[in-house]
Amino acid sequence: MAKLKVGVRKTNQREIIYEVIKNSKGPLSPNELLEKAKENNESIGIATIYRTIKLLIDANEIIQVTLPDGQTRYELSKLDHHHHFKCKKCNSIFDLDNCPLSIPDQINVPAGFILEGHEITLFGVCAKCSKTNASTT
Amino acid sequence: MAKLKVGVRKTNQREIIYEVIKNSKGPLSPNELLEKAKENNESIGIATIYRTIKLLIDANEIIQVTLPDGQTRYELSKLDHHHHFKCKKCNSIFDLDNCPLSIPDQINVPAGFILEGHEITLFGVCAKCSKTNASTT
DNA sequence: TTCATTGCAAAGTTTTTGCATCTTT
DNA sequence: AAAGATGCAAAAACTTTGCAATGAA
Repeated sequence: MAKLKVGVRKTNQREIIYEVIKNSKGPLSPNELLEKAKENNESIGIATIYRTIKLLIDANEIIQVTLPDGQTRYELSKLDHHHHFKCKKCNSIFDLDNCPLSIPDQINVPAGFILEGHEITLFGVCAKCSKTNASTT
Repeated sequence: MAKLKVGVRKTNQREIIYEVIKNSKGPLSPNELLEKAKENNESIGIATIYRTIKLLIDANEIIQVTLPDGQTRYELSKLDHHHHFKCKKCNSIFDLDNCPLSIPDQINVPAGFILEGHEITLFGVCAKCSKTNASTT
């Protein structure tokens, strides 16, 4: 699993939580993490989820991703630079594997501002939902 | 102030809250709204802030803006399409008045996905902070 | 006067923390 | 055996809701 600081122990719960994040196709909320982690260890508690999230963020293994829906989610930090797509119908989040922004060429920031990074979220309807509801309106 | 539905009353509190949002240079959190609103009416309560936020969102006067820091903020909905800049040092949010993305030309979404909108947050250091801490590290 | 709105306090939610017990090293 | 990690339950932080009093129309 992830590399942790010295003195930090490798536990069953931490392995599970890390694997769940690693195998997910998009960022997960604490509750989603809990549910998926429970599939492997029924007794795992929400406090451990939150504590492990902090630990993994500290170790630079995962990052927090907050989309405009207000939900905080987490994903591996080592993924290539990418952004997210949120489907308005099924609310799923999809990772997109290309970044349309070349920084800083395309973005003008006010004088004196130092640009260091960016985050983009796209909204729309995913393939599955656009197929299903072709003429529902 | 904002146009409200029939039966909805114009009150001092609502006027104040709307003005605070209108006069802000960037989106505000519920607490920031409360503090600024109290400058005009000391007795205003947090419940009124939340209820008025809902009301104004319903009336399409304001929108919710959630940046990657996880904080939910609100701003006028009628502003030109724009994005936000968050200063890592002072944590202030600044509105940027240009949008670097032409949709959908520069963005490729998977086949079958329908792109409807986007949201961008830039991170860095604002002019004031970059001046102040020129050699602090 | 009528009825929407307000402030307060209670109730939900979500996240964090204390502590006794358990697990890793 | 020692020290870190866990689960539970309590606490804290953030939002929502019920209700009696207030204020707009």
